[in-house]
Amino acid sequence: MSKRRKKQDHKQNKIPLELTEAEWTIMKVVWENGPCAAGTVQESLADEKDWAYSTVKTTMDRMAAKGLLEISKVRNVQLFSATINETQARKGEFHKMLERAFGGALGPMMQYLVENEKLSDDDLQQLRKLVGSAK
Amino acid sequence: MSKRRKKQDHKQNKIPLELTEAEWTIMKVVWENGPCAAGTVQESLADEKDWAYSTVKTTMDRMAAKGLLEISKVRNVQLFSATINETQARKGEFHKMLERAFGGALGPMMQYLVENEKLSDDDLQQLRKLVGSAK
DNA sequence: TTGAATGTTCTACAATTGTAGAATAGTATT
DNA sequence: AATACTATTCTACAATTGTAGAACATTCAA
Repeated sequence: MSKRRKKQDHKQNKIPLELTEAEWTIMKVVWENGPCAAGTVQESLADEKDWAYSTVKTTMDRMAAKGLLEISKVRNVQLFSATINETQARKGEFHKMLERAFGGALGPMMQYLVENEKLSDDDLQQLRKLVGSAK
Repeated sequence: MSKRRKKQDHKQNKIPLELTEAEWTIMKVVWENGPCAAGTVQESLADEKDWAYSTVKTTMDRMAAKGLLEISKVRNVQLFSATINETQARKGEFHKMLERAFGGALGPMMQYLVENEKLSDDDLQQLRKLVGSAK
């Protein structure tokens, strides 16, 4: 029965935890600037990205359609806020990588890390500390 | 002067170290089965992926165009072989993730790892070992 | 009230990715 | 030689992503 849908689906449809490049860029600004307008985001990114206002707006609208952003309207302005936090987004990104490149296994991944990512002494130091303390 | 190009560009043009989902799937088979034909790849993936021969072939042709695969012809059959190894591909995938989700810094990444990826005791064990021994 | 400003909606378009059918060509078999 | 296979080349198409112009609406200051 329930046909017509697509726009308002977010409500309780699973939100994709994988952001595209542009989405990451925008999301970071939204995380920092709480609920904010598309114009604000565009301005914040001004020196970093040479994006037209409509580019930012279109992308944000799409993100809202996916459920990644939520819109609250104040007068004629829409304020966007994130529906997922940075840790969740990181998790999504991390797992996609883990899945694709390491068959989802942490072991091979860690091995790769230590063997191929020339970790600085500091990195190792920190890692030892983290690993040692982690319960 | 040198205009016309596009196909044979690979030669010394940088190969993208980021594979798409389908590319990873195919690449894995190619890494395992040395130089192999598209048909072989399609068959190898048969139970895993319900891909038509042409789907596999098209994707592989595109990969060759990108320089990810190399073609050697034997009679009327093309044998594909990888131009990058798994470690290189992993590196690409890992870095894309690191860049996007952790601003390229290993520190935050490792912290995330230990704090949010419920590592099993074995994982920690292994990690300690790796970290301890790594010169 | 009339414009600037500022925002929102619509529409568009190229590149990439996932998928695959159709037309051909080369090879092997009867 | 005629046919059956097998592989290659072409063409196509929808969805996603990156980008952005154009048209329309709202608001605020002069």
